[in-house]
Amino acid sequence: MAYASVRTLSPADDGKEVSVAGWAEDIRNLGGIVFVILRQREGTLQLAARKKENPPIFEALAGLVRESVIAAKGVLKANPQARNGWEVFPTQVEVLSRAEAPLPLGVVDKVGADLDTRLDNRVMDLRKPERRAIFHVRDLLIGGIREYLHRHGFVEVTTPKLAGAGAEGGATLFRTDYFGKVAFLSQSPQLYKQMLMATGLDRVFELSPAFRAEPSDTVRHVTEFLSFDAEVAPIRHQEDFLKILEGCVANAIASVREHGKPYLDLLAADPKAPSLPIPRVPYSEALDLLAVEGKNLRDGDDLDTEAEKVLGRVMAAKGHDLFFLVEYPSAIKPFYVMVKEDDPDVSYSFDLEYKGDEMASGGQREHRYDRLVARMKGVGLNPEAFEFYLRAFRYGMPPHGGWGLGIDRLVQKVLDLPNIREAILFPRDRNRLVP
RNA sequence: GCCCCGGUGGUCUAGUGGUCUAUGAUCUCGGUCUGUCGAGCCGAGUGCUCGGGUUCGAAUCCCGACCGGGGCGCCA
Repeated sequence: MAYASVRTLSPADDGKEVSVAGWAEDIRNLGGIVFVILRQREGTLQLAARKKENPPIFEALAGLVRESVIAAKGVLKANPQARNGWEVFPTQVEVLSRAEAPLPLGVVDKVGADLDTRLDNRVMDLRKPERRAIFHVRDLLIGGIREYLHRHGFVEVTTPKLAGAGAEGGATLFRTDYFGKVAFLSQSPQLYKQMLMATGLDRVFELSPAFRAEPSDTVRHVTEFLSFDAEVAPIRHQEDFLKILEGCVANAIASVREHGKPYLDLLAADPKAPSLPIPRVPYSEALDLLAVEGKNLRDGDDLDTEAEKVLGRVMAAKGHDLFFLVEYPSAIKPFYVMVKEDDPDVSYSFDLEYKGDEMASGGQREHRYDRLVARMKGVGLNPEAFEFYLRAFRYGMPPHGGWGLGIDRLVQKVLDLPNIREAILFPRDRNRLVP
């Protein structure tokens, strides 16, 4: 007999013989009767045994160690006193995997635990439904992104995560040995997805890990994160794909709102659906908005954390959790960005801000070979080291653009999680490499 | 990497020089209890991050290391 899920059983199954398996979450021995709360993926159910009616089963249940995995076969009885309105009186109980005691981290203990302790014991931590709910929401967000892009003619691709050269400079790369040569862990699929724009595979997206050896130590940085990158060609201007990005994010949040109700309830979260179009705020206008709030930045400066938060509050007050910051200064953007024809200090680039945090950044790329090489030299990069990349621009490269978006941050912000690590199963940071 | 704060049983916490044979909870074990669902009641068990130093005496003060929390920088 296959093991039944708590979801498929009901009081209507009264009198039926069932087989169930799960974790023994709690054992309540009242002397003459014992109750065991059995936890499964989709919920909990109750096993019960009376000492007078079945002494061996009573002893078997009463003697269980919490969090052991057990299987029980018995008769389902409808009972309004029991959770779900029914319970199982076993005739057979088998311990499939005995848990050690004490637990390194209680699943239903009445005391909390620090995030660090929880991550050290992530398996135990993830036994809590509210922790797993985060990853169901994450799954829904990613599903919403995939679904939207497929509907708009995109192809999902994967590009190398081991590379012989860095993508953009600036961010630090993890170095590794590659049969005696130096190799790097990919910090971004940027160069590869751009190269694809010269192939006809020119509406692509990728969901893959990115690695940054930056010694960042904050609630929104990790060294390995899931990057959602997309690139589109041919385009006339940035607006051609900003529409796609906002549609994508809206669809992802809609997907969570539509299919993730139980998870959102468990997490006491209720993410707002953005109203489209998401506002485009030019950098210069952002400086003005900040000045009104008493936060003065010099023209050309990148927004610091405080400015980002203040701007986030200003826009939230206008009803916008999400907004695009467009027309960034060229100087604080990577070499591959396209600069404005009539004002080279300003670039065709953007950041997507969500609740005071940078969610995505992107822009139109420089597709003209000579200008691209000139910009590379301008930021101190050696074009010869990027020959594999530049070659794609010499034989017909359409105008293109795209973005990179941090999935972990998206999950964090959608659910208002205090730390990005909550949104990652086994996060990697400056100090954590295990588990 | 920088600034501030911290590290006490498996877990979470009280304790700022002697009154600490270290508080409480949770947990574990034993007992009790025939409807629990944060089960109750009784009893027991488990601990001052590591290394140096100050002092008659250190969980408590000082130095270092490691680790953690918050913030900044950097970015997704």
